[in-house]
Amino acid sequence: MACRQSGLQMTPLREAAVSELWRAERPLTAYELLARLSEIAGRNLGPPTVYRLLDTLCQHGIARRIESLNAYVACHRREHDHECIFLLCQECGGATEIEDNGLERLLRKQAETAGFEMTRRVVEVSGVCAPCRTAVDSDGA
Amino acid sequence: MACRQSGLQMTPLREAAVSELWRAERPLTAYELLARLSEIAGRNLGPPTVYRLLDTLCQHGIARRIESLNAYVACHRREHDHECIFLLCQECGGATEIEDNGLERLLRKQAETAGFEMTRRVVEVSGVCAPCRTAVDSDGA
DNA sequence: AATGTAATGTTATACTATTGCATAACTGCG
DNA sequence: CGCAGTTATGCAATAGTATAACATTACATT
Ligand SMILES: [Zn+2]
Ligand SMILES: [Zn+2]
Ligand SMILES: [Zn+2]
Ligand SMILES: [Zn+2]
Repeated sequence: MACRQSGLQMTPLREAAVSELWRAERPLTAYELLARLSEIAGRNLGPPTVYRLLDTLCQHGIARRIESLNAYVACHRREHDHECIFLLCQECGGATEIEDNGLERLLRKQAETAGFEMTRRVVEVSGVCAPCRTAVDSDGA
Repeated sequence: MACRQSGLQMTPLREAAVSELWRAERPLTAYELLARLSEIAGRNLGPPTVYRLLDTLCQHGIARRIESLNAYVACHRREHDHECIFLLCQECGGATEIEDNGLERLLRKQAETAGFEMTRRVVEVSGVCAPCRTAVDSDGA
């Protein structure tokens, strides 16, 4: 992995957490991650441990919380100082991150119009991803 | 109130729930609403009751869930068949709904580019609202 | 070794939400 | 009216998500 820019020291636990989030092909809940890390560690970790890991990784932009799923993913982009836009598939549970392309500006402008100072934003789109659409189409459903 | 278009029958409980959401000057959690409705009813309602009320109201577009707060607000717009954009103030806890102005189209277009069929979206902006900004400014902080 | 800091462990608890089944209220009909 | 079908509500238990508070460990500096 290559995410060590920002002065975050990579401990074995953090290493394992990032690795599991990367391996997963969909967002993991905190307790799912907890179970996997416990298995890896060979002992039962507590909820605070995994929530602290997730907090730390999220603060460094390495992991992201999906608000509408109560779940967490690894951010797949190089620069970790951005806000993500996620496409969340209702069929396969997958989360895809897409490029911003002006949405940030548009949103910031509209917030400004309301006199609102924006510090964070959540943009999550639910629906059906391309692979799942073709799968459904060929069902003849 | 004037939200009876869509074939939702207004029972006393639903009436009270809508009323409390309107009166509140910020989003209410399910359990906050539960407490208020219990007080109004003069007996203790159970969690399922309030979650069912909220489900129903959300399905009819009368109430909305704020994903990043685990809380609920009454939608303040006439047409209840839209997706909302919320500005959430970190100072006062207030939630303001703003007009869409092309965001929906932009987002749908970008989803389409990814071959994604969009059925729902969440857009929530956190920051500081206009009144709270002026309040902070005049603090000399 | 003594100190300080960051990280992790542990226990308990708070908060959010749903399942499953029972009962009540309302509707339409014979 | 009596009844069936439907919608709404009541209720108990439990599942799922997250944090508080405090103890301990690991590691770097002196
Ligand atoms: Zn990202
Ligand atoms: Zn899919
Ligand atoms: Zn709205
Ligand atoms: Zn405010």
